[in-house]
Amino acid sequence: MTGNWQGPSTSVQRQEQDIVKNQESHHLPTTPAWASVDKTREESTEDKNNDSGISPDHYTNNSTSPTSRASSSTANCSLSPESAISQDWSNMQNSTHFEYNSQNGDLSGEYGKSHSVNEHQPEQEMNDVSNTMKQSSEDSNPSQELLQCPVCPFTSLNRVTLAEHLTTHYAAKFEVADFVKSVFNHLTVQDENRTSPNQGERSEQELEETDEPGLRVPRLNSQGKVKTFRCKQCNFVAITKLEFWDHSRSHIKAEKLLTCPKCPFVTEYKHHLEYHLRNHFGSKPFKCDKCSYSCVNKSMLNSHLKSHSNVYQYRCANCSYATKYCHSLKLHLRKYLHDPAMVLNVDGSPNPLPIIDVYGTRRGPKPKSQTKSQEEATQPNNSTDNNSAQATSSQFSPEVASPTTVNPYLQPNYPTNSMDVVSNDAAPVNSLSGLVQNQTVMAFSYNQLLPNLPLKPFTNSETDSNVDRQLEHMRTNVLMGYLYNKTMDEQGIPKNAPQNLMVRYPDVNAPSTSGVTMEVADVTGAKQVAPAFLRTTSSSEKMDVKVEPLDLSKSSVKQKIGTSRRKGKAVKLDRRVLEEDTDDEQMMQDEPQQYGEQQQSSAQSSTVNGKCSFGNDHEFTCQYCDIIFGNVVMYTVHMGYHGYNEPFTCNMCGHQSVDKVSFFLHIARSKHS
DNA sequence: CAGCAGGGGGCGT
DNA sequence: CGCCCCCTGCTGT
Repeated sequence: MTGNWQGPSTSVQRQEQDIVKNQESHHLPTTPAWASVDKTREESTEDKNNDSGISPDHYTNNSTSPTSRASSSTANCSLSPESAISQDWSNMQNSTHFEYNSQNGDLSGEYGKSHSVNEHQPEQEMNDVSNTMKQSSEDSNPSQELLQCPVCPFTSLNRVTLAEHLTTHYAAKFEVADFVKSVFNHLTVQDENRTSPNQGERSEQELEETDEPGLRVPRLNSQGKVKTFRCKQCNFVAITKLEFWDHSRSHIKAEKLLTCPKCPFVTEYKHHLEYHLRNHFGSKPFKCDKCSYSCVNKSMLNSHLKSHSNVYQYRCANCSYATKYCHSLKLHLRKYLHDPAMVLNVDGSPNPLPIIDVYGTRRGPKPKSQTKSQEEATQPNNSTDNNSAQATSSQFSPEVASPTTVNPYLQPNYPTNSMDVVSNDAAPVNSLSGLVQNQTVMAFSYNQLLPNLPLKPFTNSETDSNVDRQLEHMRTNVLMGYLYNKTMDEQGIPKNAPQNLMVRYPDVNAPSTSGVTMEVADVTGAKQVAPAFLRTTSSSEKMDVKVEPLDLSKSSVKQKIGTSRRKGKAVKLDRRVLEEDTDDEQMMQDEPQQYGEQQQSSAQSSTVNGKCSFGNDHEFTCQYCDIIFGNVVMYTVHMGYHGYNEPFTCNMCGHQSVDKVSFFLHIARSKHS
């Protein structure tokens, strides 16, 4: 029976472990209600060695109450073989109504009330139960002593039911937790007085076999805070899952109500129930092809796959911290009030489109009103790499900026000696006009946009390097400059830009964005936030942007790829593209003017301490080398070779040149990629 | 309706 | 802090 169980402990088990931990750290009863399982239950040694799950033998249950059923189910889930899922599906469908018949017509969350009836008639109820799921009604009270509610005459043989009942006495949710705890603390003392000396050894084992924490008794997190469950459709706040699910029923039409056969879980979506059941049954159909890891959904697999990668996609702009996990980066940024750096694709190439919304709480995929077509447009060789897709889509800002706002990507740090200041509200009518119409916004591989820069992923070990940081700034700003040209319309308003290029307005409920995001006030007064790499030195700083009319004829380059559905999107590039230097040249040719004629990169400018100059709108001069570039990409690439402090020290390899000639020869002759 | 991205939290190191 | 897990909820179909 347990031989079928191969996987790691299930979530339920983890949660059970959680609650054990919580109880220990918060002085909860060592043998709480949900832990007072049937001490007479047979447990093989094998069972105990299998993540404390229970064997299918324990799949029997003598109780018909949802409470008891839930209790058994959550324990069962840990060891149920995958093969059991289909059977249990059948059972579920056959017994769905049964599962909650005690609640039919009573969706007000009065579990305690209905259960009080059940509790007093456990045997009768048992006759109604499907034989597939049984559990002793004594599970929660092996001593079989009648448990008395301290508030009312309610009594129960089942401690879990008593816990439920206790919640009915308090409307103030946060009082319930303390109340229930106190009651069970009291009961625990009684239990301990009558249990065997080795009870302590068993309690943890038993805890893992019993109810899911938070199901009936308020769950505490590691900080001792009661976990709450907020109804998204009303203001209801529950402190237990049971309460929450009970409440949720009131929002679900009866014909759509789907219930778990093994616990009180309810949902109106089949896929949610499926996921829920996978956890119950330990079904983990998503398997890693690189290791033995398996999991219950693709998201988890995607996350796991990162562990096999060497690319740290998420990096801090203020320190060398880099991580593969967006969530980890967010924690870092929040903790240290740092700023996010540009997200990398899984291949290590920079992807300017994802914006780390440090305090955002949005879930789910990025809005795809535009992004899908963008992807179609920009990714003809559409990769199926999940990681790539995940990387490019992760953390997009979900909200489309107001058309009256200015894309913060358009507000780089311009050099003090930059070109004419153009008032925001006086943006040239033709500036970038038409350029972005049906244009694409792309994420580039290094080779595509920066062919002469080292093509290597940013890995943890590399991010400490100043050179790498410098390069990263350079790449970032090159990309930003490109994106600028690709997304502006004549009003300076992004048009057809992917919404993940936009920035979201600060969440009024979010913590201060200090140190994490910036607010940029445009002429309309609207505010947006921008990642650190796009910040101006002052939020009130005028955009120091030279915007000029573009040759619209050149804007059609990308349009050839598709129709009006084509819109820019952050996309990863096929690895083959990354490896083909020939594409780099093509890219340079494809994007000559609209990129080259535009603004300068901020970091680059600062990097060379003003040694860049812009003789005219189309020229970029390296004053170290006295070379004029007509293309900002070329210019930026070139400047990337100049060292921060020693301009003739190669940024790429450290080679020191004596003068501009030898420096130029060096960068021309040396292969740095 | 269902796929799946990802926010949030926890465990192990 | 890396990694794992739960499960919500966005979005395309």
